[in-house]
Amino acid sequence: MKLPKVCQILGEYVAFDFEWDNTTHIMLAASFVNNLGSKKVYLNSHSEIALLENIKAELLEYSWSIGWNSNTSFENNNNGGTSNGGNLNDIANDNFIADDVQCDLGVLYERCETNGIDNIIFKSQKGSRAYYSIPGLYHIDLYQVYNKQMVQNTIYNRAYRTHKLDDVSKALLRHGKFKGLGGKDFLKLSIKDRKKYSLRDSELVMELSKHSNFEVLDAMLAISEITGLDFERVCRTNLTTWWGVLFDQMIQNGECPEPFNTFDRESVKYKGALVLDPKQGLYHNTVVVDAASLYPTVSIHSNLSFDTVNCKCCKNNSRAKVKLNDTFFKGCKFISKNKCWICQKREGAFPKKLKIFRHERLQQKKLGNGAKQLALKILINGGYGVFGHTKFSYYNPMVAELVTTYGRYTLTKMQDIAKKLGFHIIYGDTDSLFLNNPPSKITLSKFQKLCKEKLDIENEEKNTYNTLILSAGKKHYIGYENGLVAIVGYEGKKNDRCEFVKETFNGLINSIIKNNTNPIPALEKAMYTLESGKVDPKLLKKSIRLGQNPKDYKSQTCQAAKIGRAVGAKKGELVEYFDSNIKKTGRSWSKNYRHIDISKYKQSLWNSVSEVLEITKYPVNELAEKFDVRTIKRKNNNDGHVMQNLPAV
DNA sequence: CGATACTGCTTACCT
DNA sequence: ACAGGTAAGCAGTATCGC
Repeated sequence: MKLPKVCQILGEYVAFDFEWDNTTHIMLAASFVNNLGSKKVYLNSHSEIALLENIKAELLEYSWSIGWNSNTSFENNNNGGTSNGGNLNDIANDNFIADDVQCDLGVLYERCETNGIDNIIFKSQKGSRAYYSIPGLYHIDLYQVYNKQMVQNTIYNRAYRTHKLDDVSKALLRHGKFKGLGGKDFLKLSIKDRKKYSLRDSELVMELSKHSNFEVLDAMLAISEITGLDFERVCRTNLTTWWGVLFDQMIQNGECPEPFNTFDRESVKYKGALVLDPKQGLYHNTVVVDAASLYPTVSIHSNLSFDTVNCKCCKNNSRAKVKLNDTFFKGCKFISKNKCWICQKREGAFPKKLKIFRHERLQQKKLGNGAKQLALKILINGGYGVFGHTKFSYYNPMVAELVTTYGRYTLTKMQDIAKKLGFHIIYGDTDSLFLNNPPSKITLSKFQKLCKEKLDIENEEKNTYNTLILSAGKKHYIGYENGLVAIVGYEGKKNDRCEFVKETFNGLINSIIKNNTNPIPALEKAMYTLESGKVDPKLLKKSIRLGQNPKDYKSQTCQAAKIGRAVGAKKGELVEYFDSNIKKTGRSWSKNYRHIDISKYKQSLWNSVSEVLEITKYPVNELAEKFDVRTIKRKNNNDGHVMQNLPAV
């Protein structure tokens, strides 16, 4: 395999990980793994100072080092719930609770200061955030790279749920921390195991940096080349920074003017995509067509940019008016029919860049430069969203809302074209149409041709489902194509549901859609096993990811806040629990498997499977009675759609 | 009084 | 420190029928 470009930059580099005492912050251990395989562990066996000196000496050996959660700490200075910026008086106060998140270099800095020895770390503070660096040397906090939204979505397809080293490693490398232990267990280990534990973390960081032939770091380097930002800086910044400097440069080069519209930065939501009402049912032979990169395309077609929308020069030019039907402005927050126009004299900075990036991406694909094309994809796909982000220096919700509005217009026109050709549209979301029983392959290519001619939109045939179960609710369907079952949106794949429900749901779907067998016996068995209490509690464990620190929740009564508080979990962590009966245990949840409330699990299982059974014509009312569960009312927006092709069961 | 409907908050998902 | 649209679950509260 070709050695990626980023390896030339990094040269010989080291991954490290430190262990420290949670309350005193006394350094306990440090491990170092370099990219050539050399491994070292230092323990605090007789003196912390000796350990600190070893750490410093080791770090100074390399011009590049990488860590996990290693260079940024957040001080959550909450004293009795009121945040006051955490001034020194508070820290001196004995009652002050520093609920802070520490990083490796921060602890190293702090311990060197406390022990009164030379410090090689430089600390800079910005509000509640402290950033640590080693002057003269480069460092990458890999956590910040894997934490990026666009890395998770574009590269890893949401493979990891939390951003902890253990979770990311398990998802990508298929193995996690030493014996699955956490930092709290460290001092309980034998000396030998402490070494292994510490070393494992550095090994994982090193492996993640190399994962998939340096895929992520190489893409970050490519973004650094495209934007001109330092590689190190790209690793710790995001889309708003990248698009920001791209536009800054264009202004400096005289390629575009400065923004002339200003907006309140009060994050008012603007109108987004069009989602069609699904026609609930079971279908055979459905084609899904998909408008290729809709938002970048409409941005280019309609010249949408911060320097073209409501420009100074075309205010009275009737040709500049946005010529869309009134209905497309309905519900819009920032644009209206007679109050917005688009520059006719100049090509906007955003479409200009998008065109260059698109062209460049094609070239790089041909050259086999995976990293560069990935970097360009990230920039192209993330370009529209930044205009709707209040912290973006070129924030312009009019641009964002015009993009979605032209998107809705395009999908609407696509429907018109499809209908005229005799297609039966059963669903569609943002840029896609689900066409049932397409008249023929020829009509399909006619559809594509007309979309190209009338809308200048490329339509791809994304899927051809032999069987499709379409829910009455949006964003839920199950497709079967070439022996593969795609479960989209359903509870059977949602991460906060218990394994048992997910497994039973998936089994039932496979039985119906793939194996053409009667799913009821297996469902009956699942219900019976639940009732008899014979299900492994592990399979009934539910988990939620905390979006906040427990004390920060607006709703202090919500499950996440209550459970999080009870178990001392922090933002970003998973809390696990069982559903329990509030009348018997006083709480609707419990950590104790003996408190499991079976009827809740039965209901949850039923809620997951009942609609699919209904669509495939199983007697749901009868079954609900048999299983002793409530039938649930669902909205029905069938528009009198007549079910066709009854299941072959 | 208890069941039911509605609301707000939250997570997780889709494009 | 890219976006909005959507379903579903929980907890609390208003509302309805008895």
